[in-house]
Amino acid sequence: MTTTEEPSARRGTRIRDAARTKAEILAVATEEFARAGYTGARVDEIAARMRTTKRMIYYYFGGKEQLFTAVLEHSYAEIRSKEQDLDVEHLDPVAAIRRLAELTFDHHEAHPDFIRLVSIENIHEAEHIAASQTLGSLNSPAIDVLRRILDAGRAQGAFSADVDAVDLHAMISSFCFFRVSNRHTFGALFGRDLTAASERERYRRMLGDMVIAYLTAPRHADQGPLTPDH
Amino acid sequence: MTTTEEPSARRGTRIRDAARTKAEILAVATEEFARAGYTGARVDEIAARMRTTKRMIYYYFGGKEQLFTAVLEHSYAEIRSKEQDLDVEHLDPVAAIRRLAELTFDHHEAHPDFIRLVSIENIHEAEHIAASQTLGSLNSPAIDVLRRILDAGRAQGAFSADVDAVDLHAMISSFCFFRVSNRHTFGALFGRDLTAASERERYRRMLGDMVIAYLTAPRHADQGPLTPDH
DNA sequence: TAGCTAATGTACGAAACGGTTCGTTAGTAA
DNA sequence: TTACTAACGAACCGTTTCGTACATTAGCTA
Repeated sequence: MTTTEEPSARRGTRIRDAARTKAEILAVATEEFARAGYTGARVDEIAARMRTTKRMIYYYFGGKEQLFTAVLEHSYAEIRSKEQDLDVEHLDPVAAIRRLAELTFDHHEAHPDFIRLVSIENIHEAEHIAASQTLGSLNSPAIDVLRRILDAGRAQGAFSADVDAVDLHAMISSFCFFRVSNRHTFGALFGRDLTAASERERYRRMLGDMVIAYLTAPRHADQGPLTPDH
Repeated sequence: MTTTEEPSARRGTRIRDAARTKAEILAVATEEFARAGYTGARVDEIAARMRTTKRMIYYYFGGKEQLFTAVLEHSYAEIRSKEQDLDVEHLDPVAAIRRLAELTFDHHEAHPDFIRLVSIENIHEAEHIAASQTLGSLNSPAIDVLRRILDAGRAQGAFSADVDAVDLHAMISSFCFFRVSNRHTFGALFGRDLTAASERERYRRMLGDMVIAYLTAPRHADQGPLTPDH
């Protein structure tokens, strides 16, 4: 039993490392909050799964509430930095939109814990985002990219007019988000696993087809009364 | 102070009413679970807001877990009974689809508590639906209606082929669900209230346009390689 | 090398929480 | 009218849970 269980646990290496401790708390807390929700998450459980004690959570973050806010900030920062890397403006508008939608699709699928955290934050009516200074009026790079692609598409007559970037982002996000967030109830009720590997390509293509169809469909300038609000 | 606070609290009326008590527990529990999530909901809080005691929750339902399951069963039963009333098959397929989508849109908007309960159940990976006998393999009337409309539309050449009813239901639901479930984080991040009354008609029309555009767009039988999975 | 401070561990407390025990009463049927 | 049971209320109980008080030490700096 001479094996060291952790590289940093060897004698001679410094045991104190504020940055590492803080980072580990965040990582473990992210898992625990995503697993059990804000109220369901246990501070003692987070403490048990890290190499330091509960005391450190209060030392570095202040409390459960601020820890959750920090987890959200960290998670959002991660996705935003990936959105920064988007490089689709060299493509023609139709291909660029499809590519952007697929990137969102891929990202949501790859980060189910992030989806859960966002669902949880919505249950709490975004109160932690509201309390955060860094998350408050945060402009998403994705919206800017989207806006430019839409402008280009309209300029060359490929897209119908008056489609707003934020609205289109909502449309794309809703499909990608729902597929992950609601996969359990949807699966239980309709007997279909929206995130099954075998269905993946079909849904990915469906998303692109849907968005492109919406953008390129001839828009009825005035098509008379729609189905009335019943 | 001779005013009776509750009609049923008058002398002479019977105080014992199992059905009423059970119904009130369910009603109050629905609010509390939707407000705070499963773990966040407090049994004592539910008890405090009803005209009976905590004891009755355990008497009628057994415990917190079974109470939540009962709340889910009751909520799903409500929406399903409304779906039964759908009467759109007399319309032409395009109008029928739009009408169906708008009904989903309206229902989601009118029942934010139900949306919250479903979000909460997804955080818990649909374990209560799985444990329920009535919710288990429940076939939704909406899917059947959708299937018939799609068949009719294909038969008369209005819709492109190979669009599955369950998939289309997922598409419609995702937009309607996301708009309600994620309105808080979306509003905080992008500064737009998806459920603002002033935006309502626009989103309602956008949903219909999106679905119809997808269904009627010329489907590329083979359009070559799509954007690859990066 | 002495001393200072950031960083960490231990142990515990008070309140909240889900659930239960025990007794009581309204309504009803014989 | 009595006796029985479904329906109900009050008080409580053990555990969990967030948070803190207090002690300790690693590592840097004068």
